[in-house]
Amino acid sequence: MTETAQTIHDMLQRLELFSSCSDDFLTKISSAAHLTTKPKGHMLFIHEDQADYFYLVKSGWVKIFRETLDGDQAIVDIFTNGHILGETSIFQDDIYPYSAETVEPSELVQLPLSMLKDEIETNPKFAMAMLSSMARYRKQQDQELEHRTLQNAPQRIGCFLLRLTDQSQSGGPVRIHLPYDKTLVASRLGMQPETFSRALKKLKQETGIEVKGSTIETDSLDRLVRYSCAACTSEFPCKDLETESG
Amino acid sequence: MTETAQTIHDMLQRLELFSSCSDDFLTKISSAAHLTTKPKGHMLFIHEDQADYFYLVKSGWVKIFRETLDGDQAIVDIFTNGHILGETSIFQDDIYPYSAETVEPSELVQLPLSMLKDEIETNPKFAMAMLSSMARYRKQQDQELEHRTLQNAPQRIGCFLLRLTDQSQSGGPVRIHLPYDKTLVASRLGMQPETFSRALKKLKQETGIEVKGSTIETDSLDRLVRYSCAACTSEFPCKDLETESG
DNA sequence: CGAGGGTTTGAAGTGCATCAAATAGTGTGG
DNA sequence: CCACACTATTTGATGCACTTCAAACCCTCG
Repeated sequence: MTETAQTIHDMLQRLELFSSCSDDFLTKISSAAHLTTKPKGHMLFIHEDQADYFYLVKSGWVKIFRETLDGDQAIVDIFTNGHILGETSIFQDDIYPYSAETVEPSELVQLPLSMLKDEIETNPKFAMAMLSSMARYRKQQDQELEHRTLQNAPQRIGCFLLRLTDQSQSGGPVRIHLPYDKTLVASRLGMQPETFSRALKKLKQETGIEVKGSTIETDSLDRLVRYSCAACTSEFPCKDLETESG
Repeated sequence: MTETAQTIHDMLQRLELFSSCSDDFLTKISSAAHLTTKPKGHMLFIHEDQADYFYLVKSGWVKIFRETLDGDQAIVDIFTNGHILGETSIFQDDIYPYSAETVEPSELVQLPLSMLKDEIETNPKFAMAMLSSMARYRKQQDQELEHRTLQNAPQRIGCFLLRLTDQSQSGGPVRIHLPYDKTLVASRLGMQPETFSRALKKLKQETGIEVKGSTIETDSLDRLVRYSCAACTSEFPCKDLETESG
């Protein structure tokens, strides 16, 4: 096994999704994989293209989105370390259900869908893991839709910030760093950059957070939680929605 | 096998999701099932309750939703004939991820989740069918989110109407009947009843549809398609998103 | 007929989008 | 290290879409 293949093997092994896979399988798929570095703005694949590969993000950020004929974009999600994308095309006649583009310089692993398909069909435990992962993602998307319906712009930002924190350590001061530029955060939350800017200011007034560039600080998350989670159907530590696959 | 069990068996057999299941399995789960008739407004289960059963709708309509502490509801989806619901709780620690309530008098089949879980674990083909079903539903939800972002109220109504039509027969006059009351359609589309009423009027002006109570008629779908699908990332016959499971 | 829900209409307010312009930040070459 | 170019972000002004509150209307059904 080459050194790169070994690296990929180790990465996959650390993912919960692949925890039920044999070492044999991981070795085989790692050998067929490619690890590449892509600059910001690189298109991984395009909506409705023939799908032969899925991707694992090693570092950086990748947005998945669809667009209308006149160029309007709807951002579906934005992924980083340890997330996989494009794998659902297996169940969609091998057609990518969205486009994917790097939004930061990123390291990506390209993996063949055919082997994934094989593994699902032959390893029931893996199929189950895949189902769990899909169900979790689905719940997350349900919640996204709910947020668009019930929360206003400042609340959506607050909720987004909360999901960036390590929610295990409650109480005490917290520093949050926005992972990509504000324009992108805005579209991720379904609002215009101008709205984002104003909404963040409002959130600052309402909850006493400190905003310096892309760093946000607060003495305690309490006020943020009270303000943001008021219009949500989930209780605060809503972190159990974490997913690996997309 | 009792007569009821036979009826249920036949219903399940007609669902694509169960097409890879043995007759044995269908017989077994049918015998453990209950067919009931519920009036409008009956709660099937509540968000975060312990989940032991999933449901198949035989007739009528069931809404699935979540609500905030102050009673604000977010409708996740509304299901009818041949749709199943509550089955994803298998992958969510046997906790229902939403509440479910009949919105019309409905015939429902209650089925044990334990047997479904068994079947997934022992029948790879069924696991695959389940995955396909989840992927399809997921794509549908993605599109829902997109619609909320890119389409305005009249367009969302137009799109909803189009999905109620038999899109195989293009051209020619069409009659569409709203399946449940307008207030519910409104919340299904994420708008207020008043907005729905006004938006429908606007849609009438823009596309020349005829509205009589809950019946809508038009000489041809062309104008409706042109108007509604303008702000969408999918081409018109977008019916391939049909799902059985929820 | 009268009660009560569903639906429509009107008037007023709010939130977000849009357009335009100013400002802050970042990286470049000199 | 500075000036410039270019992009990201903020701010202001205005408009539109949707919501909210209130009231009328319309059905259906007892």
